Amino acid sequence: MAYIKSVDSVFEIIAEPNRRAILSLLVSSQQSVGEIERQLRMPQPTVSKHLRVLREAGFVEATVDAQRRLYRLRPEPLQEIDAWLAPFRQFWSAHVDALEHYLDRIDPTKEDQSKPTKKKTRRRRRGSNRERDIGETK
Amino acid sequence: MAYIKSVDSVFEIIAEPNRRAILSLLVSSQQSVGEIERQLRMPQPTVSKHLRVLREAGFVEATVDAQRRLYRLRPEPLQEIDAWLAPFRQFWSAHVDALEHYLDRIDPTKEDQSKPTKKKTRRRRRGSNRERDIGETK
DNA sequence: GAATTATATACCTTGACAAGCATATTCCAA
DNA sequence: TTGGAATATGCTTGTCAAGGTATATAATTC
Repeated sequence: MAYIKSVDSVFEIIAEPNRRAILSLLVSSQQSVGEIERQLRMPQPTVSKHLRVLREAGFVEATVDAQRRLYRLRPEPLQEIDAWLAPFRQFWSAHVDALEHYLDRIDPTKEDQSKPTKKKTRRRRRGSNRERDIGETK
Repeated sequence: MAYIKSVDSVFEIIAEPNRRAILSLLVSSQQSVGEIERQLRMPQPTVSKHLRVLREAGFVEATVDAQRRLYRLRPEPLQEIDAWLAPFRQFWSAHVDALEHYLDRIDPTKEDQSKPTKKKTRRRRRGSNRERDIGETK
């Protein structure tokens, strides 16, 4: 009775820190709920709930052993994440090379630079070169 | 003035579908807010807000060009995700091999595989061997 | 069968966050 | 300087998910 919505994407699943912890724990070997509970020091209902989410999303599967449930990883959802990452990998290998090329289109003092003699007159498209960096607003 | 909390992990950032869309869009090349807005068909404030989150998390950086902001990817946070995934990759390469070994510890009627002469004899604390699979409750 | 262990689930409360809408800000052009 | 384009931000609201606590279910042992 937990239909109507579940969770759309694998990304929402691994957004939760406790769930990531559980997954990491299961990499080495399968574990019972109690074992997870003890190693991660989290309340049993919390563990069970997260396991349920992980199970319904296909990240883990369980085996019944008496009163125990042995949970283990399933590869597919994680592979899905890996696949999403693929295009970006291409990007960041190219990025090191591209960096120098960017640098001379951008003010080299970057990161914090005092605006360089504020000139105006360019427009985007065509000759533009007046591109300043925006700092993190953190 | 948007400190005190930001977001802890890169995973929470990419949990949001629109943000993933923006990132994917930026893989090919940098884009202005308006371009993103049009291509993804989302309201401008929505785009700006997501860009802000992405920027503060280091996923993107921006360059000012007149009234435009040109956003482009930064590799680090995505690499962080990639790094988290690493241990699991090892797991799923091993998984294909391990599969057959698992199959005879588990009830063979499940899923569909041709069970290889179901043998038993493993345990887990005392005599029990009754390990059943748990179905998705979806 | 009673007590105990292991796990799941129900209910409730609270906090986070995304969207919508309006508005502020900045830069440009005429 | 007025208007318009591009982008950012403030405020409000609804939704959803996570945690806490209690309890249900199931298997085990005595």
